Amino acid sequence: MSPPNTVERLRKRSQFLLVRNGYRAVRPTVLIEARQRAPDGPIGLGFTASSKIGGAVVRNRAKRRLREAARQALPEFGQAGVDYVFVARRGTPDAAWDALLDDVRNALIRLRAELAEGRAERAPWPRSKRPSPPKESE
RNA sequence: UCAGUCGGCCGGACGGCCGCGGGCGCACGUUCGAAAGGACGCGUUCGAGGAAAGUCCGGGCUCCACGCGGAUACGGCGGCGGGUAACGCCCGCCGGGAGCGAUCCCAAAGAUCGCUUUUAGGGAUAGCGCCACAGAGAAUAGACCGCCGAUGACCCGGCGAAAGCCGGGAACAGGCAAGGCUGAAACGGUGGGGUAAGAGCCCACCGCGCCAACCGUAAGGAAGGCGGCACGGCAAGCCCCGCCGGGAGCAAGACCGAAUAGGAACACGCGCCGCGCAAGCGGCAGGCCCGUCCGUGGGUUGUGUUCGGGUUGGUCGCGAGAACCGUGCGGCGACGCACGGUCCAGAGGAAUGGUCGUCGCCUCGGCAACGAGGACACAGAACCCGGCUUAUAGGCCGACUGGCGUU
Repeated sequence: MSPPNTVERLRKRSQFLLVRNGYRAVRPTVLIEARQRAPDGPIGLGFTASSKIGGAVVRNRAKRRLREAARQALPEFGQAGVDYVFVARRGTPDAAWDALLDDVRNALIRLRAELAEGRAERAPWPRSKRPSPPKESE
């Protein structure tokens, strides 16, 4: 049994691709994907910012803000054994900090509900929820 | 003091709290993993740029290839000298172009000198090719207008006895290339002589070409002499000459290192039955595999250890150097040398962030105090250096040019 709410970064492209098959919550400043990897264990965490939202400076800033938001929100709202991927949107770099943090908390709460529901119904792959896969950042 | 051009430099500052990556020290435990190895604690310290960018040149480093020399092909470079590890970079100089000023000069043209600025600048008698449009003519040029011929052949009219005179029109052969026109460029310019008209045909000055004392390391400069003048431009067209160049790149490359399959070495073992002289074949049992246990079915077949190989994965490569800062000396300068001091990012889905305060800057409102807003120019290291190019709000310093003001 691992300590509660420890976080491990996702490092492999294959890990990111798996999470894309899970649930997703869209907010104006962020898109969060989540998938129940195991019933327990550390939280998995990854970040993605495609070249669609800007150059290297903008993408780095977006990822940093998302990382800081995750640091503040995940211990409270994250679920053990779940992999999360935070995808930056066009508004991520310039949004007010409070709004961004609010969107992240909100999305995490929503995902917690969907995960619990999905586990109860034993329907872990709602693949119909994805009309078009987002562009993968390198 | 203001504006413009050029060159150099900086490119938000300080602090509180929380967080992230690397180094070092202390803990030496927990956890993930087959292993290699990784993650997690506390303290301390360091933590993006002048372009980190484009990936256009030059190197280091790594692997591959490679006897030596030459030739050819391909690619790059191209005034000279210097700097440099090297360069297509930098510095100085030479030559050419442009602008301004001064002098020579009646003036113009031109020359000389000074300042500023610009320039890929070997070869056009090695050869080939091209020179659009316009224009008469574009390369051993050409004759459209024009000039001469023309003090007028010839024609018409008038006068006259005639010779002829007056008025009007006007051609050929032939000569010329001054003037006009076109053009990026027209086979020297100005003045005079000369001539039917002209022409370097001749002369003076200027320009040009050839030779050249002497000066300079050299590119090159040049006193002087000779020549009536010939030799157009383009080589970022082919080309010729000289010099340089092996290829691929940190996803280079090195090491560690499961399972499975296949390989090698050594040790030990090779049951029972049938057939067969033997080699061997078949069956049974056993072992192993099909996730585990039981059952059933199937497959496979000596066992163990070690070596080698290398996949997933992991570690290294990875930052003390063509380093930075200061002082002194040499050099016009690029830069070099000496001495002293400093350690200055190393990620790997990729750290340098979040928030708050004070100040600065910009925008808006306001007479002002002040208030509101602003992720406040361009932009994010990825093996490392030297350059070039491109992007860049705002600010500082210097030089030159011009305007205004003051003495």
